[in-house]
Parts: sequence; structure tokens; C-alpha cells
Amino acid sequence: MRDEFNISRFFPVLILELEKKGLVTRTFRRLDPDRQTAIMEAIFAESGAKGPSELNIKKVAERAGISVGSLYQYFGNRDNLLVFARELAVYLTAMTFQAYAPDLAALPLEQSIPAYLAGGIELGNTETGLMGFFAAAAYHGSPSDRESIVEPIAQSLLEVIKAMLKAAADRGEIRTDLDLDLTARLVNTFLIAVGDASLLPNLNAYYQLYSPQNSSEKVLETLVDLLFHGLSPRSNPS
Amino acid sequence: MRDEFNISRFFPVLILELEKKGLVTRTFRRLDPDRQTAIMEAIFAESGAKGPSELNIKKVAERAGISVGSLYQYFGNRDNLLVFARELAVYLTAMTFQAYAPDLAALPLEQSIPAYLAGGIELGNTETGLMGFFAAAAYHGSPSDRESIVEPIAQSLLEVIKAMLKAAADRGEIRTDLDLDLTARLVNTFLIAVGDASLLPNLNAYYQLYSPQNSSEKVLETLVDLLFHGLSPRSNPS
DNA sequence: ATAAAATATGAACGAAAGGTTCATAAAACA
DNA sequence: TGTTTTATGAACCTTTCGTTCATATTTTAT
Repeated sequence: MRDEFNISRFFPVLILELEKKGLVTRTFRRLDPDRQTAIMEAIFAESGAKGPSELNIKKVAERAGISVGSLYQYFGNRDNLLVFARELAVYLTAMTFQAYAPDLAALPLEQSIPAYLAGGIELGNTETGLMGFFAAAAYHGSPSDRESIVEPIAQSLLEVIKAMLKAAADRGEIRTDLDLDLTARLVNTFLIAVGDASLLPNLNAYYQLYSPQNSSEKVLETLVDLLFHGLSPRSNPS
Repeated sequence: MRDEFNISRFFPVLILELEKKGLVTRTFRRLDPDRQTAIMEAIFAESGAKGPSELNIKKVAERAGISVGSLYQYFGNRDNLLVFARELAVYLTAMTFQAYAPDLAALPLEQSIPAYLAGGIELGNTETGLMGFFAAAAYHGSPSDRESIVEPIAQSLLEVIKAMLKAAADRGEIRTDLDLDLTARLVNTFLIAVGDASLLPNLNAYYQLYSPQNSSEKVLETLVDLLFHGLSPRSNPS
């Protein structure tokens, strides 16, 4: 399972494509893989600090443990590096979520909702760099970040939820008087908020969702309970 | 109604207090009120761009239509200005929400939820500067912003929701098997997400909640429907 | 009406940040 | 052993930004 979603599997083929576009040099492609991933990790992590378009070259170099000169040998200039990171991040993330979707849709709602959240949170914890990159784009990105990074990924996320709810509706798990599209958008919003609050302490300070008294498990349980009762056609228990 | 919540009512007394702390000079207090509010508006608006602690003095001056020199005559230095803006914003917002709370708790859930959201959104539209200030603190603020700005306001917000749900529970409008505290935190999270998405285009690009096809009214209607069915002890309609 | 006090102004200063270059060194390869 | 490829980081230069201060303007007091 972990291996199936391992992001580095898609690396080589994608890099070649981006090299053709002139975003990276041959030198980068032929680099030691460890060095490659260290650099990408550093780029993502540094993007997470102030948002992708505020990226600081010198800090990236320092974080990756290489010299600025090398970065310029790999990417030519800052702009290329930015576009490269963006393309890579969007492509890999879309790929990953695409893989999730069918399995989730097959589960009954009571299971698919926690599974979706748990999957998202786990992804956030293993791929910290990539997730930080997106969180920054979404929550403090520039308008151009929004268009080129947030929109494409956001649409993938919504598609997963839509597929989940559509399948559930076909199985009669959802009230027929609900507008499915709009319901999917609301549920999507809720799940993103709850998921991101668990990954981003700043956000949780705003929502005040998780607290020492309310473990992450209890939150998830109550969330599923609320959503299930909100969506289900069956009558509520006493 | 508008007048009752008009934020400028609290201005003079608060400024005097902050003057005693050495955050503002006598000069600022004796200033033409129009100039005062222009300056505060400019500070809030500029804080909204990159977060309160990234505030740019020169831009504030330009936006307020005054000289940098004047700003230094009012606040002494950038640090004082930052603290002053923070204190003012936190105090005024807490005040405002405190005023909302009792009226909302008296309403049945089906009305209090949309009223809360509508009130919040209207506040966001009239007090754009102040709201931008908070949004920036919450979504791209520094850790120090989190502690001094986000936490206090976030707690006020949660208190309002808690009061609403507590009153509703006492009236038997909420299933007794739900953990009230946790439910309040979840509902709070949902409402913030939905409300902020309507105020912040960047956020909505992430949530994909509002769209040309889904008017703000329809979103609100479905939201209330979902929450009501999620919370209510009564059986769902067929 | 005139002096004195208070307030307003923005050019100029200096420090810091940050992108880029390039001469030089090291490593890999032929 | 020579040639190509890759790595390095000090130095350069532009921009940004907080702050100061000599000067001008306005307000208040006598």
C-alpha cells in the first residue's frame, strides 16, 4: 500500500519531460537520486514557509546542503525552479489522489469518510514537504499560486468526494432531497477543514477543534456521526 | 442595528488606555477622527496582505495618505504600531461578538445558524479592514500572531457557538447522545470554513464551495439542512 | 499680530535581504 | 593525462525597509 503511493516512482519520467521544456538541465536529471530528492524536499519545505512564489533561493540551498551555484546549474534561474516545483507537485499529488478514489467509493459512507480523512492525514504526515507546499499555496499563496497550484488540486479533491457520494447515493445511503453536487462541496469543505486542522497547528488555533480533551479519534467519531445523520435517509436513533 | 455594532464607538476610551501603556502618543489621540480611522484602516488593510507581523510602514503611510514621518510621530516605532493594532483589533472584535451572542442563543437552531453566518459575512463585508487583519493572522500569521491575535478571537467565536448549542440542547433541539463540547467545536469549524470561503476567494478556490451554479443562498440552505439533520433528535423526513 | 508650541513632511541614510554571476576547484570520464 | 562535467561560495548589485531629521506648516497662547 505504502509502496503503491510512493511518490518517487513517478519522478524519473516526469523530470525528463520537464527537461524538454527547458525547466531543468540535463545535469539535474543525471544527479544522484538522493541529492535530487534532498533538493526537492528543500524546495517544498521552503515554499511552505511563505508560499511558493516567495521562495528564497539561498535558503533552499542551505536546507538542501548544497551551494547556490549548484541550484543555478540545475535550474538556470529562480523562475524555472518555481515552475518546476509547481509542475512536479501538482502532477504527483493529482496522481496520488487519483489512486485513492475508486477504493473509497466502494466503501459505505460510515467507513469511507474516516478512511478518506485518515488517508489524507497520513499522507500529510509522511509527505510533509509536499503537503506544506500545498497548504502554503492554499492558505497564503499569491493569486497566481491559486490558479496554477490550488485550483487543479482542489478539483481533484472535490472529484474524489463527488465519486464517494455518488456511489453512496446509488446505494441509497443518502437522502434524495439533497442536492448531490452541493452536498459534495459542503462535505469536501468540512473534511478539508477538519483534516487540515489536524496537520496545521496554526489552523487549529483558529478552529479550536482539537484540544487535549478531545483526541483526534473522538473528533473523527463525532464528525462521522454528524455527517452520517445529516446525510442518511434513515430515521435517527432515539 | 448597524449603529449598535459600530466599532468606532469604542475607539476613544481604548486609545486613552493604550496611550498610558506608551503605545501611542498624545498626538494621535488628539487627531482628527477621520484621520485616525484612515490610519487604522490602512494598518488593518496592509496587515491583511502578508500577515500582521510583516507589516510595511511605508505602505501604510501611502495607503493612509499621510507621511511616514507622521506615523513615527504617532507610534514612535514599528513595534509599537504593531502592538497597538493588535490590541485594538482583538478588543474591538471580542466586543462585537460578545454583543451578538445572547440574541443568537435565543433563536431555534434552524434560524440561529443562518443568522450567525449572515451576521459574520455582513461583518466581513462592512469591516473589511478588520476582517482582512484577522484572516491574515489566522491563515498566514506567524506563531506570535497566533498566540496574541488568533487564540483570543478564536475563543470568543467558539464561545458564541457553545452558547448557541447549549441553549438549543436545553430546548431539546439536539440529540442527547452527542458530546456537546465536541459538537460545538465541529460546528464552529464548519461555520468558519463556510463563512470564510465566502469572504476569501483564495480559500474558496481551495474548498470549491461556492460556484456560479451554487449561489450563496443555496449553499446556506443546504448547510442548515445538513447540520439540522445531523444534530436533531427527530427522525428524518422520508 | 506675533511668538511659541505642536504637528506634518519626505528626502536621505544605512542596514539587510536576496537573486545572480563567475573565477576557481574538484570529480568524473575518455 | 587531458578533457568534460560538476560543485562552490565570495562578491556584486539591486531592492526593500525601518528610521531619522532639517524644514515647512498649522495651531495655540499671549
